[in-house]
Amino acid sequence: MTCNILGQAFEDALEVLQQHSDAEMQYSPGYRNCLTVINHHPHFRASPSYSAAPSAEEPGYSWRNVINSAADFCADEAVYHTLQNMPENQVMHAAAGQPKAGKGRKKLRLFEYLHESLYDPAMANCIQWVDKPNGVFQFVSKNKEKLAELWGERKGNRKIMTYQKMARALRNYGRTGEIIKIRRKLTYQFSAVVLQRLSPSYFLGKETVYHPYLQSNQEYQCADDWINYNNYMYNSGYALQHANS
DNA sequence: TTGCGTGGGAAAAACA
DNA sequence: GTGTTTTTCCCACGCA
Repeated sequence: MTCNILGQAFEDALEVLQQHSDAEMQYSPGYRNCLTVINHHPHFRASPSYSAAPSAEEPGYSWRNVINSAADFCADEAVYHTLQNMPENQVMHAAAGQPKAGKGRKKLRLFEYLHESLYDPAMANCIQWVDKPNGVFQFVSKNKEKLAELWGERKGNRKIMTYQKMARALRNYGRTGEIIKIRRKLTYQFSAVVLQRLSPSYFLGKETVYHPYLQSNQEYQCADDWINYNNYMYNSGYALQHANS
């Protein structure tokens, strides 16, 4: 059951992968479904295949790699049959026995999780873009606690994560400038550097724009490019979404 | 007054 | 052991 969902999502995503660029993929329903499945199945993230996928902070990272790694995982017969023969609740239980995020792979950071959630249609009732080109997002008051709880679950925290605690972590990002607080209720903004780091490795025909560890004097070197890129992404998404509606 | 959101200090925990 | 990051607890403030 679980893997049937995974399999269908991957098939859809792979189909899009063969036909579109990374930038287009990001807005495709198939890719989004795949991302949603990945987000809500922690056992999948904990799999060796998934761990083998480069993190967003490593050179060579691309959305294609994520999908391909996901497909590799689903193609693993042993895992496939184990999951197929296991009730959903046991699947989730088994996942709890997996190493926590951070073991065996780069630790997932809060801003990465939030960025992921912003592209996850299933999380649209918890967190939304306000000004996507500029990386401004807002928590939905009614469901912000839900998002916090999911973050806590993902990290395998001992206690239930609350919005208050998550917001405290977000305020710490203010010191490093990765995320800043906007003077508006429940609203924050990704820094240009973070947005660039988390964006797909596609930019107007360039194979790779991702620079994992920019020198401090290089950080805003491509500010104009970055704005153009985000406008491009925004418009691509808009066009694709409407093409699919 | 109350509830909500925000802000920050400080210590502990988890991990690389 | 050390540094970084996040979590946890707590208190205070402003606003509607």
